[in-house]
Amino acid sequence: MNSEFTIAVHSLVFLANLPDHRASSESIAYNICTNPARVRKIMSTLRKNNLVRTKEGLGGGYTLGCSPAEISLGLIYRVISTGTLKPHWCSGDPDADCIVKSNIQTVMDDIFTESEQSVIRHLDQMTIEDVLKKVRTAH
Amino acid sequence: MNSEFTIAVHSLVFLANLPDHRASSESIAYNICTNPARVRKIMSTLRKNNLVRTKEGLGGGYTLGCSPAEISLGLIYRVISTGTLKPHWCSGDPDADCIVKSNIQTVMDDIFTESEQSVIRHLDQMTIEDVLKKVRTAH
DNA sequence: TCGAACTGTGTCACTTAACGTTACAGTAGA
DNA sequence: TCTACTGTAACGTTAAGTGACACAGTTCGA
Repeated sequence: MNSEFTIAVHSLVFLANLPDHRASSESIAYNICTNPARVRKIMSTLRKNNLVRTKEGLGGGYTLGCSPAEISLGLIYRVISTGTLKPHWCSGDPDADCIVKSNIQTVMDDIFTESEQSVIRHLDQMTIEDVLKKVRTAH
Repeated sequence: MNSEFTIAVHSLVFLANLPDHRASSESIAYNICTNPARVRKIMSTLRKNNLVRTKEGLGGGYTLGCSPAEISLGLIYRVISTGTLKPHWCSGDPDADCIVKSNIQTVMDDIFTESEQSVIRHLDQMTIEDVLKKVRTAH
């Protein structure tokens, strides 16, 4: 899976944990241990899906688009990571004569898509609020 | 996910499709479109888990360790790919003061482990025989 | 209206993981 | 003892992931 999913979840949990739910890309990046440009790129995608609100200019930054209890990890996955379960490398060759060699790609594609669906169904049961609770109670 | 999973499944389906269920690493690699050394490395792991039998020397090669109906994709995943769902990159820093920054790694680890379990449960419901059937009926 | 503090986005460089290639020791049958 | 295999390690190459930088656009306050 994509590490952008990690960054998206971490960013949202970080915002949820702040009293005013507001932060700049620089402070988020510092908390995540990455660079601001990468955070901005991912937050930009989240904004297009209404998971965060962004404000440019002086005093701008990022705020949560809705309550932490309303943001499921499944939604974040769908927005950020759809298709990343499947490995980049493919076996076989669609133009070959052997049915295994020629058809395996289609079949494996289905398997990866279905597997991804089962991950999403699992992630749908967890929200940013749940993750924040776990972070707060982690030993 | 690991592309070694693809190679393992493809190899087993390829063997299952052969009348005598026997092939060399070279012919398997040709069907998969990769190199024999890579196939041998993965088959070696499968052998240690009794999914295939191997025979060295003249006339040697690989045969199925049991019936295609007995080999679930979940088992293959467990043997070949456990831990590969989690991205290599980690956010946060266990030594930091902020609870989000310091605890997120543990929490995300759990999330990835649980997600992997849900994938395995899904893959457990499918066997090499099922995959072979799909390959044979794919349009 | 100017400057400071932001986001949005593209590009390029660097690092690391994935994959391929080669080599060679070990094994088994003809 | 020769040939055809597997087992495994080492090394080179390619592709993906990540970081760094640059700069245009936006917003607000002085």
